Amino acid sequence: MGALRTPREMWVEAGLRALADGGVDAVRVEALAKALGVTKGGFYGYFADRGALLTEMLDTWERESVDDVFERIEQEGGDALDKVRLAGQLTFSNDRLFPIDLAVRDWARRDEEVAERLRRVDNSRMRLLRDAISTFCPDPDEVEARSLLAFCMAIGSHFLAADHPGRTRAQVMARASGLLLNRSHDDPGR
Amino acid sequence: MGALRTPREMWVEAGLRALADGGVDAVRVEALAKALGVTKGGFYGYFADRGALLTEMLDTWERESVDDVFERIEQEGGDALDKVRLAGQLTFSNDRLFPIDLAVRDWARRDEEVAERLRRVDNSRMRLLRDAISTFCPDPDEVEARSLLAFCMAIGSHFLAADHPGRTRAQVMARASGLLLNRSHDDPGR
DNA sequence: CTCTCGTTGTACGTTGCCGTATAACTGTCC
DNA sequence: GGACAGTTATACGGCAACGTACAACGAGAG
Repeated sequence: MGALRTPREMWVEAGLRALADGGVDAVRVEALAKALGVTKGGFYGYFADRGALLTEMLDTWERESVDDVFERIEQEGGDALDKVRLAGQLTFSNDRLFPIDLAVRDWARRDEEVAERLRRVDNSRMRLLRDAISTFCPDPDEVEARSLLAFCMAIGSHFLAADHPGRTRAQVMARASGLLLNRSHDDPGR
Repeated sequence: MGALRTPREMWVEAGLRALADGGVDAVRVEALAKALGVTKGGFYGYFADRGALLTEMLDTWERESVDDVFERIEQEGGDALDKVRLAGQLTFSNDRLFPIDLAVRDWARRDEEVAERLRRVDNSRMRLLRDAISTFCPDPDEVEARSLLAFCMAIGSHFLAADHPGRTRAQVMARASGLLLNRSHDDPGR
């Protein structure tokens, strides 16, 4: 048997890296090969075509973003708020996963199959947020609104280019998190 | 003198349309020509190359997104809150401008020059938000946090795929806006 | 009507990429 | 060490796009 020199996972990994910092259109077989220091010769032994690589990339992203994170969360334990915080940290402060996440979001705007996957992932995350916020916020409509705001901030802040004179983005976000995840936050709007 | 058949602006317009629904990589000279029902023959009479079109596209986007909107706002008058609302409506409910906005955001993640333009645009918009929220919120740090949340929601909600069982996204967003832009919102976090 | 000059169509060379075919290589097993 | 089987390099044809060159066209001036 011949040796397995640059196995399947390497292509997926290189693909995800290219996706993360160039978008879907940057995931090109020959470019990945060059990045791996080989030619595309071996690629078509593992994958039927470029599309097969893309779905495999999405598979691993979905698994790592949902299954792995939720598994980790269950292990750690803690209350609902601890869980969101850990989940948020695991997915939004992950230098590997988060750039992929952002690229997938843009991709999803143009590909219905990707949008469907993203919907599954985001729904899982929203469930976590709702559970946490429900622990101190009795109004289900407000729970939903706060969850949306929290999620939008996590994502949107990376698409926002504005400055915050005298502050860092992290400081402003910390304050915003406080507004959203704090029991004492009052809502006389209803 | 020969007639001017498909003028400069038509190429820019077609380019922005392609950008809006396919991203930068979809802005291809030959594709635009086909969309305009001509060949690329005339293109290079107006533009040095594809890059020249791209910067011209950004120019018109920036002008329409900032100058035109602010001009309109000043005309209408009203207090700071009226102005944000109008600005928000003009830029985020604009079927022409908003898809371009989203595409530019993704583009900016990979092109420093684009990022710089987006920074200018977003800073202008943030100023409006701050002014409005300052009218009822005394704490500058909280003003900044609420402005960030509002802006992130406007952008982020279009990158979010989650569902809201029993509600529409619009309903949840309306509630969230209420939380952010309401004087009565209390913040005991400080 | 005809000349003119800006605009446009067509053709070309080049590049980068896809997917296929096939030959060269390289561990592993006997 | 030699045969085998999996892996990789190389070469190929096809396509789409860029940018250039030039010829054809057509509205307006005279």
